[in-house]
Amino acid sequence: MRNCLDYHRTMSSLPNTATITAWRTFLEAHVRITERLGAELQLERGLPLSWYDVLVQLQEAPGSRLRMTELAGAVLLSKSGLTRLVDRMNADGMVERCPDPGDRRGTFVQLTPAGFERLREAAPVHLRGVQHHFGQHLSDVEARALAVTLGKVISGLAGSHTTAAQFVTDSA
Amino acid sequence: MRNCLDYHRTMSSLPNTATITAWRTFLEAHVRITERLGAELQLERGLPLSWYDVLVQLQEAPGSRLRMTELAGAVLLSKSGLTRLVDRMNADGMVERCPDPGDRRGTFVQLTPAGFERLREAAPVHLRGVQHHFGQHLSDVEARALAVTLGKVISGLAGSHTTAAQFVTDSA
DNA sequence: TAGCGCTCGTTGTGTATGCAACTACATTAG
DNA sequence: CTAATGTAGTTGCATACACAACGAGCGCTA
Repeated sequence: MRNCLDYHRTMSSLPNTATITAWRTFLEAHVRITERLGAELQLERGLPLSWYDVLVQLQEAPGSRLRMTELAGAVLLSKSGLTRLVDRMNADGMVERCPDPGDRRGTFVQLTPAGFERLREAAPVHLRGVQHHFGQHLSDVEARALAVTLGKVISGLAGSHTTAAQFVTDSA
Repeated sequence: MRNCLDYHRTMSSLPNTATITAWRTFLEAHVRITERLGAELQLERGLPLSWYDVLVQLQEAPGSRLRMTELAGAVLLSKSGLTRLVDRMNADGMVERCPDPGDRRGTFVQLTPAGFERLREAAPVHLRGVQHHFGQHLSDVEARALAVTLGKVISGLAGSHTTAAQFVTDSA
């Protein structure tokens, strides 16, 4: 099942110039956009991007609440990272920790009214930034294509812990 | 000069669904790929991605050396961040600090033979990862298109410190 | 129902990073 | 030439994050 693709894999095992350029541009774009969006949100609404991300994920969730692990996955953070982030946001009244009656190990993170209000104020600023700094440069078709392409990238990474080295060994 | 575009700007001030999806996918793809590439490089060559980045930038520079500020810009790090990174890499023998005879404030960071050798060992692993996890999913045309698109995004951000809020105010 | 392995979330610890203040040097204005 | 202003790099400090170890609770197995 693997060998049928060996030829193609061997031929494509190293990136060409276009790929490397795309990769470097991707990295720079990520840094530039996130630092800009983060700075704008911090300056205009006093809200870190990581907090905003938590608020959005909670607001979208049924009941405006998520388990710690789910939330950590949604905001792309480690468990311990999320524990501390929720600590801070809780101290600021944006979220609350509620025990899960169905699983006494678990904790729900619940969006508070204050958190919802904060999100309502911040969302226009952030969305405008996303459009101005990112969406502005993409046609609708391009945006969809980008999502599809990067979605494939993500799927290719999901689950499998196969390393590139293993991949090469497999092909050899 | 600004008003001629107001109508268009007003119409495009908030991102549509495709843009938001693309943005979220972009963020997730960045996290997933970099964590994978970093893990592979660390596991197989004991080299952090940030070190690799420094080695590449130096190797590409004339004389295999760059000034601190230039290098900081190239690897997308703050001045202080680079100071510490170079400290560590210097302690490990990958790079050396050399005073700039032409400007006694300045310091060149010079790639050492050991650093070059380390890069030579690591590059195949990293490039294979870039291809396997990223390039694999892009045709040549897509890769070029992605670079162009994200290049526009970067250009749109460069220099100008105009915030989205100012942008909206301008348009109103 | 007792035991074992797994999962959930937190905590201790180490590390990488940015910002602001600083020193040393360079450059420009007068 | 001197004073003022600007720039290069480092340092102190605060912060945000990951990893590993942990305690508590779940659920399967016998």
